[in-house]
Parts: sequence; C-alpha cells; structure tokens
Amino acid sequence: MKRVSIKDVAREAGVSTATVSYVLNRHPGESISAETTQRVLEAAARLNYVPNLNARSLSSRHTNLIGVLIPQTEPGKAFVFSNPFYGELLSAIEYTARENGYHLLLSGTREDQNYASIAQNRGVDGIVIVGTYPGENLDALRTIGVPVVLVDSYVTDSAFHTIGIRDREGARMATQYLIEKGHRDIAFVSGSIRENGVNSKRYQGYCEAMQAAGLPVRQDALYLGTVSHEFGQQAADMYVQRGAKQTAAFVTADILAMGFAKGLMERGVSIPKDISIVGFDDVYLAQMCYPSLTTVHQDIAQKGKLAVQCILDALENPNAGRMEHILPLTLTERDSVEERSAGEC
Amino acid sequence: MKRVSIKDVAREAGVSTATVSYVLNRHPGESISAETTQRVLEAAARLNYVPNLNARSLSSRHTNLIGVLIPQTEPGKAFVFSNPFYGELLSAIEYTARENGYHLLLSGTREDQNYASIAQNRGVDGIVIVGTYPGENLDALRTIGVPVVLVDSYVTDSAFHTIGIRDREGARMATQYLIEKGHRDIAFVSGSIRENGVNSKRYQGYCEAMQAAGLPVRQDALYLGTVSHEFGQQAADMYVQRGAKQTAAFVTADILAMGFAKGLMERGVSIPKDISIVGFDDVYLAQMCYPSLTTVHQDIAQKGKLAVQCILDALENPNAGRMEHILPLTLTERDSVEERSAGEC
DNA sequence: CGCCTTTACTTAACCGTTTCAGTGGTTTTA
DNA sequence: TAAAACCACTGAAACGGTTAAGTAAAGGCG
Repeated sequence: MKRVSIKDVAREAGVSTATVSYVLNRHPGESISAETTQRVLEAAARLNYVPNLNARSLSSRHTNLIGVLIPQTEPGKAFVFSNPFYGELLSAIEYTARENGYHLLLSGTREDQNYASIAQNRGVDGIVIVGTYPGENLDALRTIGVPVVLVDSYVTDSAFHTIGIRDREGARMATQYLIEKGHRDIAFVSGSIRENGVNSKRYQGYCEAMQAAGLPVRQDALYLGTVSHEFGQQAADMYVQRGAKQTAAFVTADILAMGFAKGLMERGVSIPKDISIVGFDDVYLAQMCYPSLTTVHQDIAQKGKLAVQCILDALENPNAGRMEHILPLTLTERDSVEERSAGEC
Repeated sequence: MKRVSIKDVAREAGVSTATVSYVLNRHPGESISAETTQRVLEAAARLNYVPNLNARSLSSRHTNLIGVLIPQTEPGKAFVFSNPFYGELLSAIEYTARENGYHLLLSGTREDQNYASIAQNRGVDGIVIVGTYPGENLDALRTIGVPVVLVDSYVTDSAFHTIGIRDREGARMATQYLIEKGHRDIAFVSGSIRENGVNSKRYQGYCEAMQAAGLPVRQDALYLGTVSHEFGQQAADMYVQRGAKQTAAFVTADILAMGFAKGLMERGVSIPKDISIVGFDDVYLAQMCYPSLTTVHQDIAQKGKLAVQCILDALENPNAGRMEHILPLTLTERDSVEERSAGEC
C-alpha cells in the first residue's frame, strides 16, 4: 500500500516536484503554463494523489489543526456526561473549524495535565481551552507561540484571548427575575465555588440581587457540590430532608437544575407549584426536559464559533492585540417558574 | 519563537541527532552509555525539548492519530444535538485513545462527504466511523491501508471491522417486555427506516415480537420521522390529535422517547399511567429525565472502548482477519412503564 | 599478538512537502 | 543590438525527525 507522493506525480507528468507543488497550490506570482498545469493535474488525478498534510506542515510551519481541550472532571468519566454544554460547544467548534479548512485535535483535560503538550507535540496552529481556573499552570501556554483562546475562564493574562459571558450579571438577572416573581427565600444550587471560577461569579450575582432587594443570603439556602446531575438530586434530597422552605432556586447549570428538579419531583415536590427553578446555560436539554427549564440563555453555538474565529483572526493578524469577546445573556422563560403572590409565603 | 529541535539538543549534549533519537526512544538492541544518556536527557530538559510528532510520523510512517467520524445530520446542526449517544461514545473513544497514546482527529460527516479524505490527508493510523448506512460510498476506505472500524453499521464488507449490537433482538426484547406488561396496542416511534439501517432492524424486532404474540402491526401505530427530540414531540402531537389509543410505545432512541414523553405530558397525557414508554440506548439522560426512562441498555462506554481497542489490535497484528464485536443488550427498568391488567383495555 | 565481537556512537539517506535561488530561453526596452 | 525583464520551469535545501549502515575503540579469546 505505497502512498503516492508528489514525486510520483512529478514523474508521471514529466516535471519537477517543485512544479507540481506550484500547480497544486496556485502560488501567487508564480507562472506555470496552462499546458503544464493541465498535465500535472491529469497526472495527479490519474494516480489518485492526495497531499500529505503532515509533510506539508513540516515545511510550511502550520498544520491547519486546532487543539481543543475540554475538562474531564473525573478520569473515567467522560466530559459530555458531566455537562452537555461541552458537547454542544464542541459541535460548534468542529463545524466552524471545518468550514475554514481546519481539523480538530480533541483532548480531555485533567488538572494534573500539561496543557501545552498536545499543542507542542502536534504543532497545532491554535488552542481552544474550555473552562480553566486561575491558578492552574498555564505558563507553558504563554510561550507556546500559537494563539490560545480561553472560553469561560476568568484567567486574565494578556497572552490569552478570551470568550466569555458576564456570569455575575447573568446570575443577578436570574435571581432578580425570581424576586420579581414574588419569591423571597431563594436557594442557590451550584458546583463548588472556586475563587475566580465561573461559579464564584454566579454566586456574587446571586448575592447582589438578594442584597439589592433587601433579602438575606442564608447559609442554609446554599447547596454546593459538583456540576452534575447526581449532585442535583442530592441537593433535592437535602432540601426535603431539611424541610427547607425556599420557594425558588437559582441553579448555576441546567444539568444540575435537571437533577434537582427530578430529585424533587420524585419526592413529591411539584415544579413550579411548590418550588420555582431557574437554570443557567440554556443547554439544548433545557427545553427537552419536563417541565422545561426557565434558564439564563447563552448562545453556545456562537460561543464555539467565536472561539474558532478568534484563533483564525489571531493567525491572520499576529500583531493585533488580545481579543476579548463577551456574549450577551438573556433570560428564557419556560415552565419551571411560577409567580408567587405576596401573601402566599 | 524558534522551536527547539532535535538538532539543538544534539548540539547542546555534544552528540549526533541519531544518538538523541536513540536515547529518547529507547530503541531495542541499541546501546547508549549511561553517561551519554544522562547528558542527552539533561540537555533536552534544559532546552525544554518537545519532539515534533508530525515530523516523526513522516519518517516512522505512523501518526498515533485516530480519525473519528460522527454523523452530523444537518449541516448547521451539531451532532451531539441530534443524539447525546454520540457525545457519550465520543468521550469513551477519546479516553481510551489517549490512554493508549493516541490522539483524536475529530470530524463530523455529512452524506455527501468523502469519508477517506481526513484519513489520507492526515495519515491517521486508524478510523472509527459511527453509523454509516450500506449504500454509502465507502470504496475509498477499502483501499486506504489503515484499519477501519464501523460502529453500529450493517455494512458488511470484509475490509471493515465492526462493533455493534443486536438491534433486532433489542427491539424484540423491548416490545416483548411491553407485551408481558399487558399491553396489546403498542406504538412504534422511530427515525426514518432505511434499508439495513439500525432503525430497520429495530422495526423488524418490533414486528417479530408483535407477531409472536399474535398481535397485529397496525400502520397507524407507526410514527416515523427523524431521530430528534423535536420529532418526538411531533409524534406526541399526532398521537393526541388522532386520538390514538395505544397504551404503550417502543421508541427507538432515548432522545426521541424524551421528546415523545414531554410532548405527551404537556398535552395532559400521563406517563406511565396513560401510556408506557420504552426507549433505546440508555443514554445518560434516560435516568435524568422525569419520569426516568425504561430502556434497552447498551454499554456505550464499552462500545467506544472496543472501537479503539479494535484499531489498536488491528495495528498490532495486521494479518489478523476481520474483527466483529457484538455487545450485549439488557433491559433497564425505570419509571416509564406500568403494568396494565387485561381488563383495562 | 592478532582476530573477532561487542559497545557506543556517527554518517547519511529518507519520509513528503515547500520554496528560494537559480537557469536558459524569449521578449521587451533603451 | 546589447541589456534588462520576463517566463516557465528546475535543483536543492530545508522542515524535524528515524534508522540502516558504517566505524573506531575497547574487550575477549585462543
């Protein structure tokens, strides 16, 4: 199974490999006669020639490859499990990349891992990293020489481009919405709050909204664990066992909200009658579950698209400075929230 | 931002590049003194040397790259949207691949696309293709010279390895289960049935079970569309508009079942009280939704793992023949099915 | 001691491309 | 009509590695 190389084409067409290369890449400022072009093209077609992109990258110094790193919380546990958000994002990234002639090198990340290795090993042209925390070791990335875009990260480093949302404001909006609907005692259900992580921002937003309305942030209204469906159910457990009386909950991820809702419903708590829920992300599932989820909507597809676009822009114009995109957030009303008249509580 | 190459290391250590290469790759039968080894290793560490895998593949003729092709039903619509099954599978593939030192080259596929191109371009060592139909043009893959494994495909071609399940039997099992629960009038909700496609097998299984029980397969009990949450809801629409009286439904994909269930519940049909539902795949979501889904369970993680393993085996032993793995199917009982006493209907 | 191994390297070819720097031949310009 | 410019190519180096073959020195053996 001998691969046919440019040499074979050159021989077949009776020209040099350089000529074949020029013909195939339509080099600007190079002139190849129509006749030769024709001959080369025919030879290539006849031999079924496909250029070897690896070899090409070796000399051209770029690979048309984008590295994508997605968090894989637990080693055995795959990333899409923990949050479908990643799957949707990945899809958008893949689509945009391919549209622009790039392929994706996919890797799950664990915290102990050297973020830079894939990039260096394979010589990717750019890297998209999803959800890192400040404090993780990103030093190797800083000097790697290819554009790096951080999606949903509060790492601030002039070496990295960022795509994000205003998590704090989104959370405030969600909480405020519940308050406007007449709720006073509002639970906060979330993955663990790490400093400068996404969840800590959302917690801030929650607190701000509560305080602005003159409502207390009670410790026992906080349900903190991991961003997973399981923990959502555990939180529901805690809710009923404590005999908690929050009439609403702001949950910082849809997947978590789904688990929470399910756990509650199974224990006889009705949604939204007994408790209203607002999620975050507007994952595709949010409209699929029952009851469908009122949630803070972000354009996940756009996020993925921008991430790739950002790499592309940086590649095109290496001297342009750091780029920062903030996507708008809106509140999508569905069926998991109910108005509560003042007297009811 | 000059990359440090093996030459730099060689210079730094005062040896030839060959020596560096030998040291780094612990070549069997080659002897390098402990002292030199030490010197090279130190030089490499000092310079922060990372081998360029692309260059390596050029001479070593393998890339440690596995190409993964996942169907992307509609161009704009990302693959995980259409079915979370793919996301879970992909995760498992990624995990197993990386465990074995392989990276993943990910690509969505559309029908019009040349399956072989990525493989040829990038020189991947193996290809995993998910969900192709017989009749699609796979010729280019046959002569590509790297192992190809088809996941969930009824293409029979000695050139390809396969990983699959007994779709027909799974469907029979599900339908039989509903029959045993006392249901006589059972709907079949599915994506479109293409010859020799997965859904056609599941349809066969459904028919077999019905016939074995002496029950008719009624045309108006068939709800055929696409494998998507939307169509599930549409099917629910049809169900209530027709005033259908099926007391149970076998739905050929969990995602579809979720849409169906949701559509029904929103129209006041209760599950499982009014209608029982059995899904297929046991996607992670099946246990997350409410009510949780009774479904035909397959080990998706295992499927992904086997796909990679299959490539690895074929690479190790190129002369071994075609491999075929069939994974077992079981029925997972949850909350979407209810027994129906004979008189009730 | 001379010959054969073994050890510990080095040399150089090669993998498949790209691309810079020619090279003849023809055409244009001064 | 000689010099300059242009055209249509070719040669060869370079990209960063691997590896077969070669070599010089040391060690073993009769």
